[in-house]
Amino acid sequence: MAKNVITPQGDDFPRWYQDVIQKAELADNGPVRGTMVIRPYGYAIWERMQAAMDRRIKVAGAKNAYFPLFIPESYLRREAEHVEGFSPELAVVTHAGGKRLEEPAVVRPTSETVIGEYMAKWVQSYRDLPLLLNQWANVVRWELRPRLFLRTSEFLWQEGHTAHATEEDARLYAKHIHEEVYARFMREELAMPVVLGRKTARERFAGATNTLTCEGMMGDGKALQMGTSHELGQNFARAFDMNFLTEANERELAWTTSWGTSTRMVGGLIMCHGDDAGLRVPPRIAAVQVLVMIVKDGEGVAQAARSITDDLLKAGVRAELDDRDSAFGRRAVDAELKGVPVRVEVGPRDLAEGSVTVARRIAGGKSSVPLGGLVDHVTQALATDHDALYAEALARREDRTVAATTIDEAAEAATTGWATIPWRTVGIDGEARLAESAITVRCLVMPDGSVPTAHEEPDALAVVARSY
RNA sequence: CGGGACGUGGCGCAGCCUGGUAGCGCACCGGCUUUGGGUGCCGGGGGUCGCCGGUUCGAAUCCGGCCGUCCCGACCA
Repeated sequence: MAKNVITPQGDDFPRWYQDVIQKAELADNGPVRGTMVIRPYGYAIWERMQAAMDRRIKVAGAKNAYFPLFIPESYLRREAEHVEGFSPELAVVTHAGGKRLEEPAVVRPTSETVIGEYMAKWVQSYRDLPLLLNQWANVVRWELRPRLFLRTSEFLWQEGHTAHATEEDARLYAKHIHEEVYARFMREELAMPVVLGRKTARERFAGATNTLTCEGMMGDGKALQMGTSHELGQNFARAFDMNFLTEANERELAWTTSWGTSTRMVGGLIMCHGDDAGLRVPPRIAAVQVLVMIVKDGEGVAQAARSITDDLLKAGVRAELDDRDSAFGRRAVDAELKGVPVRVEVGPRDLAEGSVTVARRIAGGKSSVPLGGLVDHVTQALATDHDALYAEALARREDRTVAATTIDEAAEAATTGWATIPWRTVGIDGEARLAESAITVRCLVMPDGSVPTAHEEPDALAVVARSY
């Protein structure tokens, strides 16, 4: 295994994170503070996330559209809480085409406002509802402390925006996205056992009446918000005059939702599954699931490697042939850093016995596999690896989550992991007190693990942690 | 924006204290050698020492200002 190639997690976790990003060729810092260049290998991971999410979003009934990057500054001001929440981090264009603009254009930090304006035009009748839209876009938020993938000035994301005839319908849709699109994607594709919960008023999205979240635990015990789904009540509908006529010919304001997931998920993936040898990419999201490598050249080895790769590709496995002309050890270390789940090592010795060596990045270890059974073996390995990653992440979360009964106990637990504590023990005051030590209430959950359906659930538990 | 650390070839660093015109490891290029876990040897290319100003015969080195990066917070997907 690779030694001394990257900083061990235990020595310095943030440094480890940056080393992985560099050595696995995921991203680079951009030239302007806080910006990010996503390199091909990192982008390939994002593209697969996008494709999987896009499929699920479409199944949920939303259609893709595209709205402009520039938003009139006045739009942002129409929703008081929204503008208050986003003002500090806006990038504003004041000059263009060589002259001062009459109205400054804000580079979108999120698109509720423009989309609200247009939805208001399109929605006239209850028959136009629900209106379910999604867009894939870049957004800009001038964050104070950027970190590659986790918080960059510009990031890529998906933002869904919907309008409904009733509060109930909007609520159910936000919940559906949260549970059936986001959580299932994270569990089934990213192998991340996210906790689903409801944000406290303090942590809620600016302008929302309710925010649902998916929280993941990273390798250092900190939490990462992987995606959120908001009920916006009638706040934006009111601000943009989005009204419609009901069946009874009465004018009513629509109820809206918005929901988003971003390139931050790539950072979450790294910190959830990575280890001291580098990245470990869950098989279903891996752009390269199997790397076929020539371990030592010889009679017929290259042809065998090529045909093994082709067989895997034909069987629907995302395989790639590594025919680079560098030492085997180096290529093996590269594959480990990049977290390719399975390596098939082909050499004269194995071929003489009609077999190849299969090296597993996730479970670890190597085994000799007869050529005839390779495709089945690999397919099986990939399925097992997904489950193993999920189980490992879940075990860590459970090990590092303490059931606390006092705020001090919870704060103590949050230095190495998470704590759950009855929300009535914490309350708004306790939440503020924890915040002084950089500990936040990540979300509220019910004792049975379900998501609270109201803000004043007397039995709700607060999940508290440090977070990214 | 506060507190701390740091800016020297692509990456990681030494040199700075005690000024004299830049060096090491890795990476890169060429050759031979090796390819079953970062091969070995030989040769080679690449840096206005973050920027601006000051002191000095002379500044990577001393002084001032600015900019940037990283870590810990505040803000946040």
